[in-house]
Amino acid sequence: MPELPEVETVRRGLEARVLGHRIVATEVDHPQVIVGPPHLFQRNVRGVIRRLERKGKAIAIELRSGADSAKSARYLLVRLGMTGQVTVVPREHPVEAHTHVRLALENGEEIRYRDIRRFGRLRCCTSHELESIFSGLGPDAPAMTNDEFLTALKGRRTPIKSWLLNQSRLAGVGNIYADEALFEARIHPLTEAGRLSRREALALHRAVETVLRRAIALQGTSLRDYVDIEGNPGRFQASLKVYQRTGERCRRCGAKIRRVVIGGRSSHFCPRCQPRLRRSRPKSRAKG
DNA sequence: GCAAGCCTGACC
DNA sequence: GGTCAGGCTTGC
Repeated sequence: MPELPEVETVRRGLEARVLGHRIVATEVDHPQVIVGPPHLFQRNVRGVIRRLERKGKAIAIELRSGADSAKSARYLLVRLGMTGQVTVVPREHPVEAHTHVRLALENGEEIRYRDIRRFGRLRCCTSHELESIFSGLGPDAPAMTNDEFLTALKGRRTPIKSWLLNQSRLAGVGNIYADEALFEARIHPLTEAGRLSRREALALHRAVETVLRRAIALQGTSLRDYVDIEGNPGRFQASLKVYQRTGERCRRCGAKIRRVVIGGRSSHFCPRCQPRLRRSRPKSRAKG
């Protein structure tokens, strides 16, 4: 599943392969993955690739055509959803099934978007629209200070697992890295977000940063579909401690990894390393 | 039938 | 405003 490390790997790959190249033609084979009218998308996704940004799990490709002033730069926003893949291949390369969009470059190569489940979306937008979309996302965890992280948790009554998946306060964490970070910080996934102690919250912030950094270093996690722009899988799956290891032994203590559903998402944790702490509610009197 | 990210709409 | 359920999609 593409989360921040996978998306950052794709962004870096594109930066190395297509930065400065010109998109000369756009072909949409499956309009469902395009936001807005496909003919506008086809008309507007043209020009030289000037920059590749990322926020959370979204990639923004800045395009500039000759007539554009700096003000009217366009952006191709890519969200990979669950099974989205972006690859760069020679145009004559056989087109794999589930390839929905092809962006032809002037050098004879193509940027291809392939997405088996079609949960991902491509969208052409103005800088204004991009700003508005990005402003709905919280900062990436590594871009947050400890104080910002603590403030974002304050008063939140949702389970910490669900809080980590909510992109509006903290962007880029999905199901895999949420479970891995909670294990790393030794926090039970059902703990109420706003009730984490200061120490736990800081441990979690550090754990999120550490897990994401390690995963980026290994080009992400490939369980089923994820590949980078060269078509290569990531290598972080060998480092997973709890995600999809239900019933297997905890690598730290040997207890059996458990799975619970939180907010409709499966959550994997070690019951011994991540005990559910009983916390007294503030201001509530002990009962006799 | 289940898994996933993200959007929408319902509810308090 | 927060929170949650539902729907999209398809390979296993």
